[in-house]
Amino acid sequence: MNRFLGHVTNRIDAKGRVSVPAHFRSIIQAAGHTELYALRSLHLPALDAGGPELLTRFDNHLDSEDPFAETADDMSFYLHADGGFLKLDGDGRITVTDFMREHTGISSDVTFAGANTHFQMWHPERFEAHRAKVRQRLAEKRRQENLTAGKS
Amino acid sequence: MNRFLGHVTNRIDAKGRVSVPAHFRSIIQAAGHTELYALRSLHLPALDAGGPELLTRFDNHLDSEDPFAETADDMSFYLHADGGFLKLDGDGRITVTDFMREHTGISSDVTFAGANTHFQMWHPERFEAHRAKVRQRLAEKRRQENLTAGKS
DNA sequence: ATCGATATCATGGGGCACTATGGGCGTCAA
DNA sequence: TTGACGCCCATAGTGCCCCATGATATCGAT
Repeated sequence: MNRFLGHVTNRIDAKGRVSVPAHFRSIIQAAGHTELYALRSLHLPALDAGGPELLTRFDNHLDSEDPFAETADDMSFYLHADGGFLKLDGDGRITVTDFMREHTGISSDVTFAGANTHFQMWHPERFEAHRAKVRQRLAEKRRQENLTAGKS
Repeated sequence: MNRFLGHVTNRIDAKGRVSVPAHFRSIIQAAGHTELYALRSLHLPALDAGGPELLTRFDNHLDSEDPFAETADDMSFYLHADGGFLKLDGDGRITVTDFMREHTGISSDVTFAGANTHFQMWHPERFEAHRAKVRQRLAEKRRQENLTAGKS
């Protein structure tokens, strides 16, 4: 299984390091990467992290946009300039930088959440809150669909 | 027969493990999996579990959605981050994590229920309650249909 | 049909391997 | 000199693998 799935929360140690879940590491390693690239999610207080292909995914989307629109420029800037590298040490840990803390609110613990082709890093409580919200929204949507479909 | 059918309840041992019914296991094995993936059902206190194809089914659906709509993000989050792995040990058992207990209320026993392409895991009593409710609803619906159709 | 032999399965427990976590120490740069 | 960072090793917890046992079902023989 070469997908980022599930979620785990690990503690940041006194030196500001945190272990990337072994399962995620093995996927990264299998893909032949020793470095990760991280973006600050636009809509969420989380980081999107993964190998370089994290970018190509968005790049493809960029190509489909009007290259003269301001949005495209913004996107490009966001992707290529606003990101940061996460260097894995010998034990599969990364150091949590201010770059990450600012955007996510991460302080003492980090929740790693799979997102299929990449993964996310969250403040545990915010992750939990988001999870609850997502469930609620999806359940709501399902109810709506049942209402309309149920008439037949 | 490669379908998940019927239901069985097994006990969780002192180490927090429970045997997946042999019949279910044989299906999983035939599909060539050693790991299962489980999702917390949106509308029921149960877990939907199965092989990775449990996801691909949804993934296909995801592809057809607008990738930038909130719903698509929600779906992706639910599928990839909110789920968890169930690792089968050499004897076909899985360890019951808090992840499962919280959502299902499972404590000492687990009811495995077939669902054709995948299966579900329930707290035995809740399963029984749900079963009763479903029967009742179906009977009710049938009565309704008889009333309207019966006029002919 | 009864009874015994055998295979299958759920359950129990020991022990090892791996992972997360903590900390020491040297190096380089401010 | 001090602090940040990279590299190394130590340790504790727990997850996983292996083997044992008892119950139940299946099948064959008498």
